[in-house]
Amino acid sequence: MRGLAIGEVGRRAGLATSAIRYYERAGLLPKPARASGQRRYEPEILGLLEMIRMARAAGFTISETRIFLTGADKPSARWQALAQRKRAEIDATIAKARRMKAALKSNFRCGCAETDDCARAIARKACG
Amino acid sequence: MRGLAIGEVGRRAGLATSAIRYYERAGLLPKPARASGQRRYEPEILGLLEMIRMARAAGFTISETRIFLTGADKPSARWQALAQRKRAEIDATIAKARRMKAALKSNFRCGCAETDDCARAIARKACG
DNA sequence: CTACAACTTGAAGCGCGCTTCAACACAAGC
DNA sequence: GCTTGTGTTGAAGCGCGCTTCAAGTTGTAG
Repeated sequence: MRGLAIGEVGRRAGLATSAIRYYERAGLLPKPARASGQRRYEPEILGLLEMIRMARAAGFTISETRIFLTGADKPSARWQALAQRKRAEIDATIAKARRMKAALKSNFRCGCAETDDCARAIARKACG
Repeated sequence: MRGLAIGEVGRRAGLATSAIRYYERAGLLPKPARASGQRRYEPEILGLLEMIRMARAAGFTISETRIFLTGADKPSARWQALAQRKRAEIDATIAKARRMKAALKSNFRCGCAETDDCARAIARKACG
């Protein structure tokens, strides 16, 4: 069999075949060669899928990933803008996560007197 | 007018009225008093909505928020478990965000020779 | 009284990133 | 040849957290 079948690619990349087809439709993957109608991939596809995996894990949407892939080796203005925006988003995410931790640690304490005049008393009524 | 109408609550809490009704249906808010069929809220609802906002911002799902609200003042085992799990998730989120930043900073450099044997060359073909 | 804003409901829609389904074709092993 | 596995397609479904819609009721200002 010339080239890898989609199932094999999926196994190696840790992806469902449906996700691979989805990426192809979304324009993240090149149209592969076909043998009797079936996709046949070169092993290089695995590197590309790994890049996609990284971009997705980095919080890129599918269309951002597309921009990212097309421009990664020759950074364009478009690419630079994307990267900068993403850096800012990531910083915001980290800051938010820190705030969450602080809130969780303090049990979301409010300063109100014991129980009944507190929002929590209302919450109990809501959920109870 | 006795009590706050839903629109006023929405304005003060910075929420759409549809979201408030959604929270009520989801069991996060108590069923409010009614005047001629219309919801009338006590000002205390704003404190509760603020707690919900914090929990949501902290990455709690709606049903987690429900657990959180009902148990926040008397931490139960269920609540403790939720808090612990969330702390772990938050740590993972932060770690991932750091990795993203590193990846972005390095432009996702791969080590391959100039261009054509690289996944990026394939990516260009895909998106080109 | 007349407008018009704000409220009510249940049901449906949305965006994202896939997954699942139906219905079929082909491949590989016995 | 037959079975079983793997592939193909387009369309539909899912989960989440709301939002939007339709069609009606109520509140308020002039």
